[in-house]
Order: sequence, then structure tokens, then C-alpha cells
Amino acid sequence: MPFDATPNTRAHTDCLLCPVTSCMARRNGGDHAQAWSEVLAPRTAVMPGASPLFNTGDRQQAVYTVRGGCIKTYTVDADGNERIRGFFLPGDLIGLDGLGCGVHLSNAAAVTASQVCVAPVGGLRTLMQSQPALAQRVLEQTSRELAHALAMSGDFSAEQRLAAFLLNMRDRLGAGGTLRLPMGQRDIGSYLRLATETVCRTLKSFERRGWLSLGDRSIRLLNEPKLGELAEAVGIVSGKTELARAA
Amino acid sequence: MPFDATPNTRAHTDCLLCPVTSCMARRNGGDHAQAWSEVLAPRTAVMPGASPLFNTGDRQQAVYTVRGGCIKTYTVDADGNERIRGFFLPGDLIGLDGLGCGVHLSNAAAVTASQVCVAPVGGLRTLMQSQPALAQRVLEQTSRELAHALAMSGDFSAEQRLAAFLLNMRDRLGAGGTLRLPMGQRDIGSYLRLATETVCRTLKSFERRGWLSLGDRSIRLLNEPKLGELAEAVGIVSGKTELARAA
DNA sequence: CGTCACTTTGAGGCTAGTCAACGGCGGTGG
DNA sequence: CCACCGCCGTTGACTAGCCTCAAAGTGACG
Repeated sequence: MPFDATPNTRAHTDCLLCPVTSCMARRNGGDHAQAWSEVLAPRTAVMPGASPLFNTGDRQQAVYTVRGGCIKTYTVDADGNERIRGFFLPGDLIGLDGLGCGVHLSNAAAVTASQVCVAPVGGLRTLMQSQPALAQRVLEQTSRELAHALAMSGDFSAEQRLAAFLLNMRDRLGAGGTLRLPMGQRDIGSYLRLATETVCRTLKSFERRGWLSLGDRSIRLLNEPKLGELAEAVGIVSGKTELARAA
Repeated sequence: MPFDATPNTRAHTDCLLCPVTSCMARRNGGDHAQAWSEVLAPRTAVMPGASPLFNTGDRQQAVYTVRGGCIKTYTVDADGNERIRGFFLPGDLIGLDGLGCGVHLSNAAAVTASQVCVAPVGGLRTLMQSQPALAQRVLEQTSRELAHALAMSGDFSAEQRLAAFLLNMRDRLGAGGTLRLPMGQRDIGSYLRLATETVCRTLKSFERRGWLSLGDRSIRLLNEPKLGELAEAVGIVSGKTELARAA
């Protein structure tokens, strides 16, 4: 747990300590911290497995930033099966896919105990007008998410998708050799369009090859080059990797 | 062919007649026409099956708008197989997925004889600062594209994907009962992650059921409700449909 | 100690991909 | 004018990867 998930009623002053601002600064090299503090509702929200942050079809009132934990967005089809559309880690913005039509296109719930800040779309829009850098950042993350979605939408094998997922999570979690995943295999499968059995079998297969070792919901990557070879076809592991390739 | 594909050297004045501006006005209800004319290079470009508009890995110099015809973006994997990432019709913006990292993430080529206008990213950025409505529109189309990509990335059957594709194209082409597709079955398959044989078989299957009738690269939809039933699971057919559902 | 959620393993089936072959159509050149 | 060629669409037979169903093992927690 990278962040204390206890509700915090005096969150306003905490914004300076907010991992989101540091994440944003780190990722973009800019300092939009003040800009964000003007729109981000200090109301911190926590959520174990409780009621969703928002639901599909809701009029979109806000965009959310993750401060700690892990949030998933998902849809539920007619048969009640849930499909996870994205995992959001500290520093990520949730709800960008709904900006186009003003309606939430998924549900959002916590994977682990999490904290989010709320950025009402009205205030955000206004602020984006006076803070071009902020508008730029929102557009860029939306663009990055689009690029990621397009990359993931290819028809790749279970091994390719899983390898790409693991490397992407390693980059985003900034972990060392050992990767502690917030979500279970069921959720991974739902996200990667694989049955949980297939996720398990494929991971075990990687382990048999000595490419990683599986612990209790933690994974130690032992042969990233081999995994990268598989993931390469998918194209995008992370923004960082992508930039490095272009250079 | 909705638009003359002949190169036009005096395109500047034509911008007022540009189908893109009318498309944009129709889609958003606003009048960003003047704003666009300030950044859009009047240089119209035509392309049959010639050299790509840009290539994967190119430093992104511009965003493009489609004036006429149909442009596809695609990637080529290590084995030389091409995968189509998107079809772009008049009024669409090309290159939004590259804004996040400043590099083109796909190649772009013409499906049919087409015309595009060029919006250099520098000028676009500047203009977006002075024209919040324009920035808003760019963000919204990026968001819509993200939503579409997320919807299409699900694991749907060949029938579901094809039905969704047909209805989406019908909406976007604004055609009547008969749909004249700019692309062949090979391209459709590449876009939907289906073998061309599967595309053909599925279409024939639809025809046998009386849901559509196939002509030479034209399709007459005879039972849209049935197709819509299949496509429903995919979630997004068009922005319009999505908005209607939310209402 | 029992429950519950998650993971693991096995057996079998189905969707869609692959391989192969053919018909139609348009262009090209003899 | 017609033979040839290549591309596209079509159809059939076979294959493979992944899903489904079933069941047992594991750990957390009351």
C-alpha cells in the first residue's frame, strides 16, 4: 500500500504532499501543481469495494485523479459479465473517455483501498482556458490513453498481452525487480480479454521458462528482455518506452 | 466519391467550401471555421495508393483533417502484416493519438483518392490557447476516439464486430439505405482483427438471413434492428447513437 | 474448523485462423 | 480482339488457441 487510505477531512493542505502533483511534475516536467489545486476538490475519497465512483450513463460531472491505490473502470454487459477497461494508478486521470460526449462510458470502482481527488468538468474547462499548460496536459494524457487503447486493441496472443501488461505495470508502478500487483488474476483476465484460467496457465508457463517467479500476488521479473520480445509486437509498453524508441 | 480529388493549388479560398468545416459545424454546433482557417495549411493533398502521409516513428509535425475520400492509419508488424488502426472520413482529425508523445504511432495512407488539410502542431497549440473552443473540440474528438477505441477493444464475435462496423460506417457516411464502403474486405478484416475469409463468410451469413444485401462493394442494410442487436454489446456505434442512449 | 475468494490443473469443445483452390473483373500487352 | 495476369471475393477442409466446464488446492479470516 503506497499510500494511507484513511479518510482525510483536511485534505486541502495535503494537496502539496499529494502524490498526484509529484507524479504530474515528474511525468511532464512542468509545474501545474497550482493550477490543479484550484480545481481539485480537496474532498478526498476512499473506496474499498464499495459503491462505484460513477456509473455508465451518468452525466459526467467531473474528472478524477488518483492519489493512492488503484481504480478500475469497467462495463457490464447484458449477461452481467464485467469487462475492465482500464486500471488507474496514482497520477492518472479517470474519465477522459467521457469528455467527448459528457456521459460516463464505464463504471469506476476501487481495486484496492484508494484515494481520489475530484475535478469538476466545469471548473476544469474554465481553468484550461486560463492555463494552457493544463489544457495541454489533459489533452496529452487523453492522447496517450488513446494510443494505449489502440495498441491494446490488436489481436495478440495470450502470451503477448500478458507480457505487455506485466512490463507496463512494472513501468507504471515504478517498482524494482519485484512487482506487487494491486489486482487479481480475474481482473487481469477481464482487462486483457483472457479467461482467468488462461492468465494462470500463461503465467505458470512463463515461470517454467524461468522468465519470472510467482509469489502471492507479487511477481519477480527474471528475464525482462524475453518478455519484452513478446510485448514488442503490442507496441506500447509505456510512454517512456515509446519515447525512448522514437529517440 | 463525395469530393473532387484533383489537386487544388488555390485551396485557401476553398476553405469556406471545405466539407470539413461544415462537418465540424454540424457535429459540434459551433463555428470554429475561422479558427481552423488560421492554422490549416491550404495545401490540399491527394493520394491514391502512393507514399504515406506520414510513417510510424516520424516526429509529429502536424495534425490532419480529411476533406474528402478516406484515409486509413495502420501499423506494420515484424512479419510485414499490416493492421489498420482507424478509418478517417471527411471532418475527422488524423494524428490525435500521437499528440501525447509527439511521435506518429502509425502510418497513414489513402484508401481512396482523398484530400487532406494540414494543421501544424505548433500553430495548432498556439491557436488553441487563444481559441478555447478549438481546444475544446480537439480534446473532445480525442476523447471520442478514445471511447471508440476502448469499445472496439473488447473481445467480441466476428458477427458483433462486423455489425457494429457496418452501423458505424452508415452513421458516419450519412448514407441512405445503401452503404458504399470505401475499403475492401481485406481492410475491414485488418481493422476488425478478422481474416478476410471470416469477413466474407459473416457478411454472406448476414445476407442469407436477409439482414442485408451485398453488391459490388456496396451494402444495402435491410434489417438494422437485428444488426443493432448484435452491435449493442460493443457499445459504441457512433457519438450520435451514444448521446441518444444517454438522453 | 468452516467458509469464501482466489488460484491451479485437467478435459473437451468452439470460434476463428490457415491453407488451398476457384470464379469474376479490370487492366495490360500481344 | 483476346490471352494473360493480378487482385478481390468466395468457398471448403483442416487446425489451433483459447474458452468452458469441472474440480481440487491454497490462504485469509471469522
